[in-house]
Amino acid sequence: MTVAAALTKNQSLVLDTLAASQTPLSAYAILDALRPEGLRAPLQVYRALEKLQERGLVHRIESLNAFVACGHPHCQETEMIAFAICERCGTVDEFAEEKVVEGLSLWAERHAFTIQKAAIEIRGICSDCSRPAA
Amino acid sequence: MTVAAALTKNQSLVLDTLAASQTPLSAYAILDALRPEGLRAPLQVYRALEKLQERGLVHRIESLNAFVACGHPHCQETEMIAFAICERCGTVDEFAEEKVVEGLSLWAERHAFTIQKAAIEIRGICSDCSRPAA
DNA sequence: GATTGTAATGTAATACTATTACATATGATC
DNA sequence: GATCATATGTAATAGTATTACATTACAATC
Ligand SMILES: [Zn+2]
Ligand SMILES: [Zn+2]
Ligand SMILES: [Zn+2]
Ligand SMILES: [Zn+2]
Repeated sequence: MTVAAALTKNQSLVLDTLAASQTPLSAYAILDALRPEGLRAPLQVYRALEKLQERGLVHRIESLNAFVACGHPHCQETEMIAFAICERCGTVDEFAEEKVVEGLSLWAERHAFTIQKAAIEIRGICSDCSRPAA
Repeated sequence: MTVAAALTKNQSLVLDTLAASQTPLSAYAILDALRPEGLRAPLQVYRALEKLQERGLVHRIESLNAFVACGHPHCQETEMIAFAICERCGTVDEFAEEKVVEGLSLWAERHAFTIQKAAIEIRGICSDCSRPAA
């Protein structure tokens, strides 16, 4: 039984930056946030992001070209995670909905399509933002 | 009762290019294809794409930064269309799966999230490409 | 048919996102 | 300490999208 290797310095920096953010960050936003720590080139960020995604610690939001720290407790239990993105405040909610997974799996089965990964992203207004102003 | 305005020259050029393609095309690929017709700048393509998307004649594939002509007969009947993208041959299948829509709507309802649009994209291997070589 | 308002177009410049290529360093294993 | 794999550093470049401004086309109105 192997133990997961520790995160490297750059990986930790990137993950911490994402975890501290309320909203998704672009690779370049991460880079700018980490310039004080000595990062200088986009590739340093992209490489860290790649490793973090492989471990499931970070997700890419395709419709934003941006990244978020994993915020779902059971993320490893399903391959198909969905994201709800608020257009107003930018927050992202990560969730797994069995019915969605079933629906996509069903279609795939019927059409002999082998799913490798999925991007499921809904955009709209979150509950906080649709509440009448206090 | 208003009649939908006819497509403009650039819009027609872009739509025809997409319709003739077996796979999604990037905006710049479209531009290159249309240089012989006189197009010169990215914006000419992006503007046409924007109008075509408003009409539902073209969809953007978020995970590819590319565009496809609408290939779904009932596309107007639901707001939530899904795409199956083959990693091998690049073809895109557009489909609506009721269970997926229900699942996402259900989550949205429970969390008071107002859905404005959705991007549902599965990546994998299509039936043609997974068949043993003939 | 001149005037006006709107939508579409043309062009240039710039901003944003991501990858390729190559050099160097670090740390474990033998 | 030689070797190998992984992580880093840096520069250059490729790919995607938008801002800003000038011009043209065209229908509606006067
Ligand atoms: Zn997650
Ligand atoms: Zn919100
Ligand atoms: Zn469609
Ligand atoms: Zn295929």
